[in-house]
Amino acid sequence: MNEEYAAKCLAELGSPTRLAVFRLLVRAGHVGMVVGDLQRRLRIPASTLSHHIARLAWAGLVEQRRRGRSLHCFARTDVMDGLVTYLTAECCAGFDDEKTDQPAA
Amino acid sequence: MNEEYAAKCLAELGSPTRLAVFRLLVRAGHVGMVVGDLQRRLRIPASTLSHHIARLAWAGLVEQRRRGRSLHCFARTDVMDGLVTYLTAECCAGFDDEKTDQPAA
DNA sequence: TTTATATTTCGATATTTCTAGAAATATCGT
DNA sequence: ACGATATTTCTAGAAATATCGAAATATAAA
Repeated sequence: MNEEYAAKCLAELGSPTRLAVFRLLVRAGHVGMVVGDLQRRLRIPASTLSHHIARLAWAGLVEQRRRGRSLHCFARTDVMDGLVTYLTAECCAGFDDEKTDQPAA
Repeated sequence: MNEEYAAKCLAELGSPTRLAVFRLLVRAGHVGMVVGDLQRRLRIPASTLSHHIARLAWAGLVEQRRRGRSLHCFARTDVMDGLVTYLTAECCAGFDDEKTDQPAA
């Protein structure tokens, strides 16, 4: 995970619809969900949903595998874990003055 | 932190420029950085930078306080912590089959 | 009170993104 | 081959966003 890729993932997750899709897929675990499931769940037109899933897949956050007529979608939780690790290391506290202050000066 | 606000924060952090601003501010801790510091560091026009800082502030991720002619900027690491906690709980593994599987079935 | 500094607001343009209907594609069952 | 199902691609208008120069604002210093 680097800054550029982190920004890409954040941007793709930063849409209410896409975040909802991703959450549903995370909860579905490695069983995944087919696009139609997601559509019935989210009540949005197929083309719109397809667009959002494509963006998540483009960012590497979602994987799709065709099985018969259906496309199974899975959340790449390993990528998400990498993102969270990156954010924790680079964007959370830890550069605070407790660290940089001279102790007992 | 709820889904809607999480999406907002993610969207605002999902710009390379804004993520860079936020990282710099995190590293600056509670000392913060003035806008001019950020500008010299990132080499982008003042108006563009101002726009991005305003968005981060609008999302609550950055706080600004005027001191004299300068505007000091601070990263709201507490908000960031909340976001990371949310992502960990809602978007990372944990709904996986290790959990839902029958143990020793 | 004039001048310098720091930053924002305005305005204009270029680009991206969102949304969703219509058409196309892929796969299956018959 | 045909019809049904599942999903994507195409297309386009509307809305949002990015960029940056110029002008405006706020504060301090001389």
